[in-house]
Amino acid sequence: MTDDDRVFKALADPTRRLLLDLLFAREGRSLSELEAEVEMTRFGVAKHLKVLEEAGLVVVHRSGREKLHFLNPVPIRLIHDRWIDKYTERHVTALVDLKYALEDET
Amino acid sequence: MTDDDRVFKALADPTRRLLLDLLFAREGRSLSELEAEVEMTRFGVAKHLKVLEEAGLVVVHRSGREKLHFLNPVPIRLIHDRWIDKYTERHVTALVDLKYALEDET
DNA sequence: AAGTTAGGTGACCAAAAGGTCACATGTCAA
DNA sequence: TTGACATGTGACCTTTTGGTCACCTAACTT
Repeated sequence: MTDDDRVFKALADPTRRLLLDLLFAREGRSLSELEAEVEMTRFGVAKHLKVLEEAGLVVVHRSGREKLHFLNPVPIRLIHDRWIDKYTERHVTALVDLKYALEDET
Repeated sequence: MTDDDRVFKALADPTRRLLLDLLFAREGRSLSELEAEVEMTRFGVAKHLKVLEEAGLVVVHRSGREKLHFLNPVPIRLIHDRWIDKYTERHVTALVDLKYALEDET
Protein backbone atom coordinates (compact mmCIF):
# COMPACT_ATOMS: atom_id res chain seq x y z
CA MET A 1 0.00 0.00 0.00
CA THR A 2 1.42 3.37 -1.06
CA ASP A 3 1.51 6.48 1.13
CA ASP A 4 -1.15 8.35 -0.78
CA ASP A 5 -3.34 5.27 -0.87
CA ARG A 6 -3.27 5.23 2.92
CA VAL A 7 -4.25 8.91 3.04
CA PHE A 8 -7.22 8.59 0.68
CA LYS A 9 -8.46 5.38 2.28
CA ALA A 10 -8.21 7.05 5.67
CA LEU A 11 -10.33 9.96 4.47
CA ALA A 12 -12.97 7.68 2.98
CA ASP A 13 -14.71 6.98 6.29
CA PRO A 14 -17.13 9.53 7.83
CA THR A 15 -16.12 8.71 11.41
CA ARG A 16 -12.48 9.37 10.60
CA ARG A 17 -13.39 12.69 8.97
CA LEU A 18 -15.35 13.60 12.09
CA LEU A 19 -12.27 12.84 14.18
CA LEU A 20 -10.22 15.16 11.97
CA ASP A 21 -12.91 17.83 12.37
CA LEU A 22 -12.70 17.48 16.15
CA LEU A 23 -8.91 17.79 16.08
CA PHE A 24 -9.16 20.74 13.69
CA ALA A 25 -11.41 22.51 16.20
CA ARG A 26 -9.12 21.71 19.12
CA GLU A 27 -5.88 19.78 18.97
CA GLY A 28 -4.14 17.59 21.51
CA ARG A 29 -7.00 15.32 22.47
CA SER A 30 -6.71 11.86 24.02
CA LEU A 31 -8.48 8.73 22.87
CA SER A 32 -11.00 8.78 25.72
CA GLU A 33 -11.75 12.43 25.04
CA LEU A 34 -12.46 11.68 21.37
CA GLU A 35 -14.41 8.57 22.24
CA ALA A 36 -16.90 10.67 24.18
CA GLU A 37 -17.76 12.66 21.04
CA VAL A 38 -18.37 9.70 18.75
CA GLU A 39 -21.21 7.15 18.76
CA MET A 40 -18.98 4.12 18.89
CA THR A 41 -17.09 1.93 21.32
CA ARG A 42 -13.53 2.82 22.30
CA PHE A 43 -12.20 -0.01 20.15
CA GLY A 44 -13.75 1.38 17.01
CA VAL A 45 -12.38 4.86 17.69
CA ALA A 46 -8.92 3.49 18.46
CA LYS A 47 -8.94 1.57 15.20
CA HIS A 48 -9.89 4.69 13.25
CA LEU A 49 -7.22 6.76 14.95
CA LYS A 50 -4.64 4.14 14.06
CA VAL A 51 -5.64 4.37 10.40
CA LEU A 52 -5.37 8.17 10.51
CA GLU A 53 -2.00 7.92 12.23
CA GLU A 54 -0.59 5.44 9.72
CA ALA A 55 -1.72 7.76 6.94
CA GLY A 56 0.17 10.64 8.54
CA LEU A 57 -3.00 12.69 8.91
CA VAL A 58 -2.74 12.55 12.67
CA VAL A 59 0.40 12.87 14.73
CA VAL A 60 0.54 11.61 18.31
CA HIS A 61 2.43 12.68 21.39
CA ARG A 62 2.60 10.42 24.43
CA SER A 63 2.20 11.95 27.83
CA GLY A 64 2.22 9.38 30.62
CA ARG A 65 -0.53 6.88 29.96
CA GLU A 66 -2.30 9.32 27.66
CA LYS A 67 -1.87 9.58 23.91
CA LEU A 68 -2.54 13.04 22.55
CA HIS A 69 -3.60 13.47 18.92
CA PHE A 70 -2.81 16.34 16.54
CA LEU A 71 -3.97 17.08 13.01
CA ASN A 72 -1.29 17.20 10.31
CA PRO A 73 -2.41 19.34 7.35
CA VAL A 74 0.45 18.45 4.98
CA PRO A 75 -1.16 15.40 3.30
CA ILE A 76 -4.31 17.47 2.72
CA ARG A 77 -2.29 20.16 0.96
CA LEU A 78 -0.64 17.51 -1.22
CA ILE A 79 -4.06 16.28 -2.39
CA HIS A 80 -4.86 19.85 -3.36
CA ASP A 81 -1.62 20.29 -5.29
CA ARG A 82 -2.11 17.04 -7.17
CA TRP A 83 -5.11 18.24 -9.16
CA ILE A 84 -5.05 22.02 -8.81
CA ASP A 85 -2.16 23.88 -10.44
CA LYS A 86 -1.17 27.40 -9.47
CA TYR A 87 -3.07 28.88 -12.41
CA THR A 88 -6.29 27.01 -11.75
CA GLU A 89 -6.02 27.71 -8.02
CA ARG A 90 -6.75 31.40 -8.52
CA HIS A 91 -9.98 30.69 -10.36
CA VAL A 92 -11.13 27.94 -8.03
CA THR A 93 -10.48 29.85 -4.81
CA ALA A 94 -12.30 32.86 -6.24
CA LEU A 95 -15.23 30.63 -7.16
CA VAL A 96 -15.34 28.89 -3.79
CA ASP A 97 -14.99 32.14 -1.84
CA LEU A 98 -17.83 33.59 -3.86
CA LYS A 99 -19.94 30.55 -3.00
CA TYR A 100 -19.28 31.07 0.71
CA ALA A 101 -20.10 34.76 0.43
CA LEU A 102 -23.42 34.06 -1.26
CA GLU A 103 -24.37 31.48 1.34
CA ASP A 104 -23.61 33.92 4.17
CA GLU A 105 -25.96 36.53 2.70
CA THR A 106 -29.09 34.42 3.06
CA MET B 1 -25.03 9.21 1.31
CA THR B 2 -23.96 12.84 1.65
CA ASP B 3 -22.19 14.86 -1.04
CA ASP B 4 -18.83 14.91 0.68
CA ASP B 5 -19.12 11.21 1.44
CA ARG B 6 -19.43 10.57 -2.29
CA VAL B 7 -16.35 12.69 -2.99
CA PHE B 8 -14.11 10.98 -0.44
CA LYS B 9 -15.31 7.50 -1.35
CA ALA B 10 -14.65 8.31 -5.01
CA LEU B 11 -11.09 9.37 -4.20
CA ALA B 12 -10.41 6.24 -2.15
CA ASP B 13 -9.74 4.01 -5.15
CA PRO B 14 -6.35 4.11 -6.95
CA THR B 15 -7.87 3.50 -10.39
CA ARG B 16 -10.19 6.45 -9.98
CA ARG B 17 -7.28 8.65 -8.90
CA LEU B 18 -5.39 7.54 -12.00
CA LEU B 19 -8.38 8.55 -14.12
CA LEU B 20 -8.34 11.99 -12.49
CA ASP B 21 -4.60 12.21 -13.19
CA LEU B 22 -5.23 11.40 -16.85
CA LEU B 23 -7.93 14.06 -17.09
CA PHE B 24 -5.73 16.55 -15.26
CA ALA B 25 -3.04 15.99 -17.90
CA ARG B 26 -5.49 16.32 -20.76
CA GLU B 27 -9.20 16.94 -20.48
CA GLY B 28 -12.10 15.91 -22.71
CA ARG B 29 -11.39 12.21 -23.04
CA SER B 30 -13.89 9.52 -23.95
CA LEU B 31 -14.43 6.24 -22.12
CA SER B 32 -12.63 4.17 -24.77
CA GLU B 33 -9.70 6.58 -24.71
CA LEU B 34 -9.39 6.25 -20.94
CA GLU B 35 -9.94 2.50 -21.08
CA ALA B 36 -6.80 2.13 -23.19
CA GLU B 37 -4.68 3.66 -20.39
CA VAL B 38 -5.94 1.45 -17.59
CA GLU B 39 -5.39 -2.26 -16.96
CA MET B 40 -9.02 -3.15 -16.66
CA THR B 41 -12.04 -4.04 -18.78
CA ARG B 42 -14.24 -1.31 -20.18
CA PHE B 43 -16.93 -2.19 -17.64
CA GLY B 44 -14.68 -1.52 -14.72
CA VAL B 45 -13.57 1.83 -16.09
CA ALA B 46 -17.15 2.87 -16.85
CA LYS B 47 -18.17 2.00 -13.30
CA HIS B 48 -15.33 4.11 -11.88
CA LEU B 49 -16.17 7.06 -14.12
CA LYS B 50 -19.77 6.88 -12.95
CA VAL B 51 -18.63 7.09 -9.33
CA LEU B 52 -16.43 10.10 -10.15
CA GLU B 53 -19.29 11.75 -12.01
CA GLU B 54 -21.79 11.24 -9.19
CA ALA B 55 -19.26 12.75 -6.80
CA GLY B 56 -18.98 15.84 -9.00
CA LEU B 57 -15.26 15.28 -9.52
CA VAL B 58 -15.79 14.66 -13.22
CA VAL B 59 -18.15 16.53 -15.51
CA VAL B 60 -19.28 15.01 -18.81
CA HIS B 61 -20.27 16.40 -22.16
CA ARG B 62 -22.00 14.22 -24.74
CA SER B 63 -20.92 14.49 -28.34
CA GLY B 64 -22.73 12.02 -30.58
CA ARG B 65 -22.08 8.54 -29.38
CA GLU B 66 -19.07 9.70 -27.36
CA LYS B 67 -19.06 10.89 -23.76
CA LEU B 68 -16.26 13.32 -23.01
CA HIS B 69 -14.95 13.65 -19.45
CA PHE B 70 -13.58 16.74 -17.70
CA LEU B 71 -12.00 17.21 -14.27
CA ASN B 72 -13.82 19.51 -11.83
CA PRO B 73 -11.40 20.92 -9.22
CA VAL B 74 -14.01 22.51 -6.92
CA PRO B 75 -14.61 19.48 -4.62
CA ILE B 76 -10.84 19.14 -4.21
CA ARG B 77 -10.56 22.75 -3.08
CA LEU B 78 -13.38 22.21 -0.59
CA ILE B 79 -11.47 19.32 0.99
CA HIS B 80 -8.52 21.65 1.38
CA ASP B 81 -10.58 24.38 2.98
CA ARG B 82 -12.17 21.96 5.44
CA TRP B 83 -8.96 21.31 7.37
CA ILE B 84 -6.63 24.14 6.36
CA ASP B 85 -7.56 27.64 7.44
CA LYS B 86 -6.14 30.78 5.81
CA TYR B 87 -3.55 31.19 8.55
CA THR B 88 -2.29 27.61 8.44
CA GLU B 89 -2.32 27.65 4.65
CA ARG B 90 0.62 30.05 4.53
CA HIS B 91 2.79 27.78 6.67
CA VAL B 92 1.76 24.57 4.93
CA THR B 93 2.27 25.86 1.41
CA ALA B 94 5.69 27.22 2.38
CA LEU B 95 6.58 23.84 3.87
CA VAL B 96 5.34 21.85 0.90
CA ASP B 97 7.02 24.17 -1.62
CA LEU B 98 10.27 23.81 0.29
CA LYS B 99 9.90 20.04 0.16
CA TYR B 100 9.48 20.18 -3.62
CA ALA B 101 12.50 22.47 -3.96
CA LEU B 102 14.71 20.13 -1.95
CA GLU B 103 13.61 17.13 -3.97
CA ASP B 104 14.43 18.94 -7.22
CA GLU B 105 17.99 19.63 -6.09
CA THR B 106 18.96 15.97 -5.87
C1' DA C 1 -0.17 -3.15 47.15
C1' DA C 2 -4.74 -2.74 45.24
C1' DG C 3 -7.95 -0.56 42.48
C1' DT C 4 -8.71 2.42 38.73
C1' DT C 5 -7.82 4.57 34.44
C1' DA C 6 -5.76 4.85 29.57
C1' DG C 7 -4.78 2.30 25.91
C1' DG C 8 -3.46 -2.09 22.76
C1' DT C 9 -4.29 -6.88 20.26
C1' DG C 10 -6.36 -10.56 17.63
C1' DA C 11 -10.48 -12.97 16.40
C1' DC C 12 -14.79 -12.63 14.52
C1' DC C 13 -18.92 -11.31 11.62
C1' DA C 14 -21.84 -8.41 8.64
C1' DA C 15 -21.79 -4.96 5.11
C1' DA C 16 -19.74 -2.65 1.27
C1' DA C 17 -16.72 -2.24 -2.68
C1' DG C 18 -14.05 -3.82 -6.90
C1' DG C 19 -14.09 -6.33 -11.07
C1' DT C 20 -16.06 -9.21 -14.82
C1' DC C 21 -19.53 -10.89 -17.92
C1' DA C 22 -23.87 -11.62 -20.80
C1' DC C 23 -26.87 -8.76 -22.74
C1' DA C 24 -28.92 -4.34 -24.47
C1' DT C 25 -29.33 0.56 -26.56
C1' DG C 26 -28.02 4.19 -29.46
C1' DT C 27 -24.90 6.25 -33.21
C1' DC C 28 -22.02 6.53 -37.14
C1' DA C 29 -20.43 5.12 -41.91
C1' DA C 30 -20.73 2.80 -46.39
C1' DT D 1 -29.88 -1.22 -43.94
C1' DT D 2 -26.22 -3.65 -42.41
C1' DG D 3 -22.29 -3.82 -39.64
C1' DA D 4 -19.09 -1.76 -36.66
C1' DC D 5 -18.40 1.34 -32.79
C1' DA D 6 -19.33 3.77 -28.10
C1' DT D 7 -21.52 3.18 -24.09
C1' DG D 8 -25.18 1.43 -20.41
C1' DT D 9 -27.36 -2.25 -17.07
C1' DG D 10 -27.97 -5.88 -13.74
C1' DA D 11 -26.32 -10.14 -11.88
C1' DC D 12 -22.65 -12.33 -9.82
C1' DC D 13 -18.50 -13.40 -6.98
C1' DT D 14 -14.42 -12.24 -4.29
C1' DT D 15 -11.98 -9.17 -1.32
C1' DT D 16 -11.87 -5.39 1.84
C1' DT D 17 -13.62 -2.71 5.48
C1' DG D 18 -16.16 -1.28 9.80
C1' DG D 19 -17.45 -2.45 14.24
C1' DT D 20 -17.59 -5.25 18.52
C1' DC D 21 -15.84 -8.19 22.05
C1' DA D 22 -12.79 -10.93 25.34
C1' DC D 23 -8.57 -10.33 27.02
C1' DC D 24 -4.14 -7.94 27.86
C1' DT D 25 -0.37 -4.39 29.46
C1' DA D 26 1.07 0.01 31.41
C1' DA D 27 0.53 4.07 34.43
C1' DC D 28 -1.55 6.96 37.98
C1' DT D 29 -3.81 7.29 42.83
C1' DT D 30 -4.34 6.55 47.63
